[in-house]
Amino acid sequence: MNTSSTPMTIGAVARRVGVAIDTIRYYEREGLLPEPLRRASGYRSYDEGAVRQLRFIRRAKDLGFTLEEIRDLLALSADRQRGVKAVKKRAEARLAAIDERIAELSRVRDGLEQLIEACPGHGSPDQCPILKALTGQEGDA
Amino acid sequence: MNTSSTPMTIGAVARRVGVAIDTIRYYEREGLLPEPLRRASGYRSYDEGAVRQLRFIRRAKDLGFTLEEIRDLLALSADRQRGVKAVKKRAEARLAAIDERIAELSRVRDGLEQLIEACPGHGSPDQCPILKALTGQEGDA
DNA sequence: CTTGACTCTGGACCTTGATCAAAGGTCTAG
DNA sequence: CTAGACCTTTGATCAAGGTCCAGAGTCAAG
Repeated sequence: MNTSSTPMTIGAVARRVGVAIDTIRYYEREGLLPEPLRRASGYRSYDEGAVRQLRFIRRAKDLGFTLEEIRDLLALSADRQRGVKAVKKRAEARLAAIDERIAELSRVRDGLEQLIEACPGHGSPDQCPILKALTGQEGDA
Repeated sequence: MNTSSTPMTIGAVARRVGVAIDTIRYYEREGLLPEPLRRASGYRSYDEGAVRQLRFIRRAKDLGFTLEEIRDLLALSADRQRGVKAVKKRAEARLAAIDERIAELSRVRDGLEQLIEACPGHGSPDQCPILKALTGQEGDA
């Protein structure tokens, strides 16, 4: 583990994380990334920590967290001074939120699976439970 | 066919289905609803079929289909015989996507839970595994 | 030094899925 | 007939999450 922060330009960070330069600046504006150091020229200068944080944001986003939620998640680390207790509580709240999201998705999932299982995959549309369920199955057409 | 379509105004349809009038017109513009008949005055005139189709759209949306996917589904269901098979395939793809998302969320959930369990809830921030993971000190969230 | 790639700021613009507003026409009950 | 609800259109606006551009400065290689 090399913790030495070789400074990088925004473009280098973008390539490493696989995100657009504009997106990095956008995250900075939105408070998801801290303002980086600047070279004398004004160029942003990033280190490994920025890469890690950006990857964290991306992973969280891919999991369906909104940027606002991610900002909140990141704020946990800024809470260092306010104590481990608060951090743990917020993490627990986040866990509950994730559980809720999973439960909701599972409900949809099961409903959809039942429809698929009941569908022969051929024949008349009138026999397709997916279409019937979606159209409200009230008799007639 | 005695589905004697008692003609309805857009407002009546909106109330019955529980969507905004603007949303109905929006769906029409987007090709999700066929252009309805018009009265001499220009008022849109809907029948039960429109109510069913609108409900179809809403349910599909609740299942996580995008409006574009729904437009596609509607086109398929209109294509009688061939539609059933394709509809089932679409539904299966949707199910797979949902399963993937649930799996991802579950992984994160378990990771977060482990962090919470490992956190004493007090003491030095340096001992808090949650903070360590979020700041990317070494871990992975 | 020159060139070409890179970065800066700021602001305009995009997509999705709506939602609202303005200005006016229509419909229905009393 | 008239009020008030309802409908029409066009076009603007919203929120999220970016994406792109112009014009200008910077950097590294040759």
